[in-house]
This record gives sequence, structure tokens and C-alpha cells, in this order.
Amino acid sequence: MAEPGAGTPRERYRAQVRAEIKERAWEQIATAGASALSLNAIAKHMGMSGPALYRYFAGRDELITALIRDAYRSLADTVQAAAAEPGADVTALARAWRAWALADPQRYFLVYGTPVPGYHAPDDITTIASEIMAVLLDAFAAVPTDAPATRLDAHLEEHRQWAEPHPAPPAALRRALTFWTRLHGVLSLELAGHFTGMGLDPAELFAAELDSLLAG
Amino acid sequence: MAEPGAGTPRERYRAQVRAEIKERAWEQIATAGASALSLNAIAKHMGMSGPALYRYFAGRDELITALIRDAYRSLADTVQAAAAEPGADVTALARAWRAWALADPQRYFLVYGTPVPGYHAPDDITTIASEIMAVLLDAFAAVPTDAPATRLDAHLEEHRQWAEPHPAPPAALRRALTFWTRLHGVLSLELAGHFTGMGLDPAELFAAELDSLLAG
DNA sequence: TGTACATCAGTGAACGCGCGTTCACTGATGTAC
DNA sequence: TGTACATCAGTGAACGCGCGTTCACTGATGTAC
Repeated sequence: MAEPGAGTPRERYRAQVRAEIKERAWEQIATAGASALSLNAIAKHMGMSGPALYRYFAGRDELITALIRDAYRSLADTVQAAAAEPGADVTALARAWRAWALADPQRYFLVYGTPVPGYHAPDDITTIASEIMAVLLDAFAAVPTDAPATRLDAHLEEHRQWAEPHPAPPAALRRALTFWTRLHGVLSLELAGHFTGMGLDPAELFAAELDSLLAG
Repeated sequence: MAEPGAGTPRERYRAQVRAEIKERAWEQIATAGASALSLNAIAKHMGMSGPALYRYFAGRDELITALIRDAYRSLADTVQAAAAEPGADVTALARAWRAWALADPQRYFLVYGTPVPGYHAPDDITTIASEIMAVLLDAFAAVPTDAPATRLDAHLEEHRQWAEPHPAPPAALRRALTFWTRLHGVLSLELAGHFTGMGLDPAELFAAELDSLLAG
């Protein structure tokens, strides 16, 4: 007797409806932000009654958590795919990261934006986040720098739990973190619209930060 | 006949109540985020009925806009005060910036966090934002770098409207922007809790980014 | 100084709304013999 | 192959809630003569 597995027509249907619910949710988030996400509104958009969604998600919170998980997963897949390309380097990762962010700003903000006080992501999401870091560590471990060790290198050498069990040298730890914070600095301000009206090209800013990473 | 000016007892009372409304609003934002801000809840906290607040703010949107304006004003005052101290340098500005951010994370996010799609800040807020940039430009114009001009320098030289009429040289434009994006990169991830559980000290990351600016 | 009037802060009732969520149900789909 | 039963997607009514906002009002405070 086969377990009620993923092949069943009913299971396939369930997965399909779940996916459509999430799609509509993303549309709603893109339009009005994550805080405006409403189960009833999604149901209406799908031509269903509100309570029907409870067959697919235990509630609003579970849906949001699923969206956050999907967003992390999507970014992890994106950077892993970029790293798997032949000839991939840090520049390729940065480009993939930026493209992912620009493709859906609200998705980016769901991952890296203003946190909801009190919300804590489940453990499996933390795991995905460290997959992402692992890709960065790999990339920087592959291109050692000859810059002298900094105070931060020393600090990270003594506080490297977050990178375990990756064997990256301290400079790679530092550069991976710096990749993250510098690109996020430019991207989040760009996506939030802080450069609009300033007359400059955020892509130039991004490129300059990438250069700074390659030099460091 | 004196205009119904700021000295009137009634006017002073009004200002006081307006201030208390905003204080309660900040408390609420700190607790549950900006999207949870509610006029009725504030009124209840103050022991007033909901409609009473309409004597002081035309509605929820006007209150939020006032809070955003106050937050920008507060940051501008903070960096201006830091710059006015004898012996003030870029390091002092960075320290003041960081202290301001840590003092109230949700206030920081109201300024630099996830934007609400569709919301556009009024012009006077943009003006305050450029006051802040002016302080950074002053600081960097005062300490020229001997680093060679970059591609970004060239871009900024041709796109410097946002800095007008400040006479800062291109390198100062670049360094002021980079100050902003790099510190924001570390601070926003720190305040959002992305470093918690990693076992590293965000202050070290911040210090390293500040060092990178001084070197650039 | 007192009296008449104007201003204005705050109340309480009411409006319509959309929210998340529960519940008992109908009807279609799948399963076992 | 057909029949009996179990599963489960989706409905509609209902719950209680808090929201923003309006309105006509009361009562206190300030102003003019």
C-alpha cells in the first residue's frame, strides 16, 4: 500500500492550490507590503471563500512563515546556481544577488528588511541562511587575499561558530561578511528608493562596492 | 493684537498633548512595529476617547508622517551636534550615527527600513535628508584622500545634483555616499537581528567598516 | 470688575469595514470489497 | 464491475474584534466690552 504520497492526484492538487495561494500572497505583498497581507483578500482573489484557505495553511502566521522560507530558499538556490556555473566568481555571485533583489523588492525586504518585533524565524530558515553564507565562504576561500590581517580578522578567528564547519580562513570570513553587509547597504537603500531623485545610478554604487570587495 | 501664537496657554497645552500622542505612538511602534500603529490604541493609553486625537492630527497618515519627519529631524540634529563638537571627525559622526540607531531601532527602520509601497514622503522631509548628507560632505571634504579617482568618482562628478550647491570634490561625494551605505549595511542587519546567534560582535564589524572609510 | 459671547478640547454614539478564525454542512472524489 | 464507505475540498453563517472616521453634543477656558 503506497503512502498517501506526493504522486496522488489529490496531493498534486493540494500542492497546486498551495502554490497559487502563495502566488497571490506575493502579489498582495508587492502591492501593499507584507503587513497588509490578508487571507480573506487572497481567497477573494482566487474566487474562494475565506475559510477554504485553512485547508492549506493553519493561519496567517503559517502562510507568512512559508513565504519567508520560500524567499530564503529562492535566494539560496539563486546563489548556489550562480556558484555552480563554470567560471563563477565573487562577481557572478554579486550579480546574481543583485538581480534577485531587483526582481522582487518586497521579497528582498521580507528577508532582510524591517523585522516585526517579536517574530522569530523557525530553525529551518536559519539553516537556509547558513547555506547562503556557505556559498560566500566557498567563493572567498577560493581567492585568498594578500591584504594584511585586520583587527576584525582576529575577532572572527575567535568567533567563527557561525561558519562551522567551514574551513575558511579568517580573511574569507571577513570578506564574506563584508560582501553581505556592503551589498545589502547599497541594495536596501536602492530598493527603498533612497537614491531616487538624487540623480545617480545605483548600479555604479553597487559596482564600486563590489570592486572594494575584490580589492580587500 | 498678538497672533494666536506659540505663547498662549492653549497653544502650549496643544503642543504638549501632541507631543504625548507622539510619545505613545513611538512606544507602540517599538512594541509592535509601525504597521500596528493605531490611533484608538494611543487614545486608550492616554485615557482619552479615540475621536479626541483628531483635534491634534488629521488622521493616522498625518501622524505617521509627523513621526517620520521627527525621526529624520532627530538624526539630522544628532549628526549636526556631533559635527559641531570640537575635534569632530568622521569617526565621531559614525559613532553618533550608530548610537542614534541603537537607541531606537524601530525609529531607525522608520527612516531607512522597508518602505510602504505607495507612500511618498513630503518635500520638507527630503530637505532634512539633504541636511544630513551635507554634514557628511563637510566632514569628508575636510579630509581629502590621496587615493586615485575611481570610476564612481567620475560618475558622481557628472551626477552631483543631489549634493548641490556643496563644493565637495568627487572623492568626498563618493566617500559620503559610501559612509552612508556601508554603515547602513551593518547597522540595519544588526538591528534586524541577523547577527544574533552568529556569535560575533557587530561593533567589530561596524568598526572595520569605519576603518575602510577612513582608508578610502 | 463682572457679564456675554466665542472658542475649542473632549465625549459618546454610531457608521461601515475587513480582519482572523470556528463550525456544521454539502457534495465531489477516491478506496475497498 | 458495481456498490458501500471514507476522505476531504469548499461553503456560508456566525463570532468577536479593532480599526479609522463622522457627527452632534457638553462643558470648560479664554476674550471683549
